[in-house]
Amino acid sequence: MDDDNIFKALADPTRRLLLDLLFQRDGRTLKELQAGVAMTRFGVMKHLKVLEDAGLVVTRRSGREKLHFLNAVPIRTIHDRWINKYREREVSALLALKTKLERKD
Amino acid sequence: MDDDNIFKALADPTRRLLLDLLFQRDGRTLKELQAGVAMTRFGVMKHLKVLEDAGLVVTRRSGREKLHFLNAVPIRTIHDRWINKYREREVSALLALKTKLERKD
DNA sequence: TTGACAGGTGACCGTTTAGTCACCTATTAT
DNA sequence: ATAATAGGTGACTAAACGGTCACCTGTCAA
Repeated sequence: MDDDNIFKALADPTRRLLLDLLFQRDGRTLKELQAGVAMTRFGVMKHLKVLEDAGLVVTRRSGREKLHFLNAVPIRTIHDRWINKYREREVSALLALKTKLERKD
Repeated sequence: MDDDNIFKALADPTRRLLLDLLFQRDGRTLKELQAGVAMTRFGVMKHLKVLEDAGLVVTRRSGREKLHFLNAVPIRTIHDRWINKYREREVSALLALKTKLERKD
């Protein structure tokens, strides 16, 4: 399955935090991101690589800096192909319950 | 973070397959689920435990059988608290692009 | 041009995780 | 009663993962 990298990338709390930081403000450098994460540069770098491989983060070099940008498209992908399916089921379950309750009148 | 178990549970392809099987038809036994998964009973049991701990699967004993049911509520939780946030950003990014393009006329 | 700065690589290590197995309990059917 | 059936536990192994470190490259400013 192709979504696997995305799910795996989202499975770590530090990586979700990094996404949140980029959500607040895009285009940050590694150093900047490290400041908000309580971990060495190397750890953050590894996490960013995982996020980049999953397509959740996209980068651009600018001189000696590397700028990181959030890409929400993969999240949309798993939403559409996966999450939404289960949400719809839940909605229909609620509707069934509603109908059932209404029949009791 | 409380969503952590849910994200971790969703990170494994076998577990997502098990959820899909339960999505197709609820209330299956361990034996039944095992048949669709190419793994020993024990492996499947472990995965089901992870899913159960995350609240994604709910069970009921019936004699010597244990029936497994899908619970989509946690998926809705991460959708509402997490996925949707990023989707909305994507929408606004598209709107910004649209506006930018329209200004060029 | 030299020193400080931002980032990158490979090896390393402890922990977690996926998966299997020998063995056990509880329920059902004969 | 007893044999087959469904499920459960604890120990174990190999692989993956999170995190750090020594060391290296490229860029910018004094």
